Amino acid sequence: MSSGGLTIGDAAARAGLPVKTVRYYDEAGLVRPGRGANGYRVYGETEVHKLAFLRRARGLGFSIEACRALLSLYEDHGRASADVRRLALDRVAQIDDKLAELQELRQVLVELVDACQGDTRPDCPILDRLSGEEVP
Amino acid sequence: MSSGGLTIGDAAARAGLPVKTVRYYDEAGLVRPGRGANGYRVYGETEVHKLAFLRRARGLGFSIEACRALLSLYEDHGRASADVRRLALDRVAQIDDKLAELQELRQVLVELVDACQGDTRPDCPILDRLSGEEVP
DNA sequence: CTTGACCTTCCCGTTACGGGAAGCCCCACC
DNA sequence: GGTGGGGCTTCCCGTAACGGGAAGGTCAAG
Repeated sequence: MSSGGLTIGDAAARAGLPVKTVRYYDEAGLVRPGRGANGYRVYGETEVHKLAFLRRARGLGFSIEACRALLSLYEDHGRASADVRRLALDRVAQIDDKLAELQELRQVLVELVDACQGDTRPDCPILDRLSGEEVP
Repeated sequence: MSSGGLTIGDAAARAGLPVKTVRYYDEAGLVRPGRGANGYRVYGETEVHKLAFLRRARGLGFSIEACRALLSLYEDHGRASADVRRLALDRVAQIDDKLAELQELRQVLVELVDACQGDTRPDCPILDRLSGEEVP
């Protein structure tokens, strides 16, 4: 009777992750498989679920450390949903910071692009700006 | 009479960059200073201008490779402004991709956060989603 | 018995630097 | 003439989250 143990390749396939990533998560202590007599990693259903959980969390941009926290809340059936919510809100705040930064950069770049003729002549407000000329 | 050569510390200060960064730009072949008899890097006005140029270009999020291209256009007085403009447009496109990605993630996260009570109870739509439950 | 597809560990590369060690160099001060 | 404290040099490690690839063990099929 098979114990349901999967090799890393099968586990990775079921979780939808590259084998390298699964190995990395092991090394990082996120999902620790057992080991067979031959030294192979052995993944059970629980581990496969955790791997898939990690795939989705990473897909939302949570860092490995945030994933570690999420995973431990996932396994803690006595958790407070507030703790999970806080992690998600932190991630939203991170995203908002990045969005603001990128929007600002985009604004500046678009203005420069619009000011540039973009023809065969060398005159270029973009380079002028990068070389520090005042553009009042 | 001083030849106007600056040590890396002074050049970095004038360009508004950390010394480590200036050294990195040397190693990367972006701004190559001369060398004094004692082996010290020697920066002239031209090099300092290039360093400041790089600071501004990096500030707009151009990669080192894009900076290399910008710098070579900056020095090529026979350039076509269209080439500069194209680099800037590429950067805008990059930013737009990132913005779209982040806005999508933000959307999903906010929906999950809104659906979560965030109290002391363990029930959490966020974890449900991460663990793969259907949420129709 | 031998493929060939797995698996293992280990090491390097990615981006754009920052931190820190070990060892010269130089200027000021006593 | 020392000596101290900067500043300079190179070199190596660490960052985040893996990917690529080498060298070698294992296993089921033919």
